[in-house]
Parts: sequence; structure tokens; C-alpha cells
Amino acid sequence: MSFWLLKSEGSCYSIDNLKRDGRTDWTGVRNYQARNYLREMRVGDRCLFYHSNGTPAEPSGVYGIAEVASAPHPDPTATDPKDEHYDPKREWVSVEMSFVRKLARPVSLEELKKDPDLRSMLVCRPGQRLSVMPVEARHFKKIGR
DNA sequence: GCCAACGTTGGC
DNA sequence: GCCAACGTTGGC
Repeated sequence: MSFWLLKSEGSCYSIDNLKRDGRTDWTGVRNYQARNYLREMRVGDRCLFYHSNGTPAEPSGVYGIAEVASAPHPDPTATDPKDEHYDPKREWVSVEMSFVRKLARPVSLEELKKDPDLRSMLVCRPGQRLSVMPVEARHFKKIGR
């Protein structure tokens, strides 16, 4: 099993939205490297659900756990002319995600950076803007335990 | 709102 | 293929 980190603006689609929906198609990824990671996903892989663009009240960080619930497939929003991410000329990919749980306590980016075990995570790297990135098993286990 | 870090685009 | 301009992301 592989581990991943999914980034979403908390104000746009949060872990609470995923909890409400139970399951959602993770669409709209329009970056080749992120797409390549989506293509590597397999059913049962676990994801850290990260909120970006945080506020002082709700800082950026990991807020929950999601699980890959389908094989990667063509992103339906890429061929939907009404979608803001409409881009039919290129091959974009999405996967279904299901809700697993919220963290009892969110782990903020600040805490990740302070923790000697966790600060090597990709998400702690300055300028890291990928919305999908791999996570080491040891990092996942420490955060998602 | 600012700005650094990227990725993408397009002229040449 | 180079690279400047531009757009976007996301921490602060």
C-alpha cells in the first residue's frame, strides 16, 4: 500500500465536506506531476487530507484521512465544457476518495516543520505547490495513528 | 494583500 | 530550444 497527501483549500473542499459526502471524485488536477501520482494510486491507498491556505483560526495542516476508493480514470471535468477546468485536449485523471476519519487533533504545518521526524516531508519544502504528493509510510503512521 | 516559487506559454 | 512574461499557488 502507498501513502499520499491530498491538498485542498479548506474553504473550498474540506475534510468535513468529504465526511458529509462519504465519497467524492477527486477531480480538477491540472498539473502533470500531480496527475502522474494520481495514476499510481491503487484502491486502499491511504491519504493525508491537507488543508492549504489556512487562517490563524484554522491553520494549514493535516486534518484527516481519506482512502483511495477507485482506480484512476479519465477526469470527467476535463471534457465538460461547463467546468472551469475544462481542458479536453489533454489527458487528465481523477480517482474516487472515500472518507476515513478526521484527526482527533489536526497537525498544522508549523507542527510538521517543528517535528524532527516530520520536517523532511515534501509538504514542508518551501515552494512545494503540488496538490498530490507521495508520503513515506513512517510519516503517515506518525500523523495518522 | 504581499510576494516567492513554480509551471506554462509564446515569441523568436 | 531559449527565456521572458505571465498566471497560479500558498505561506505569511
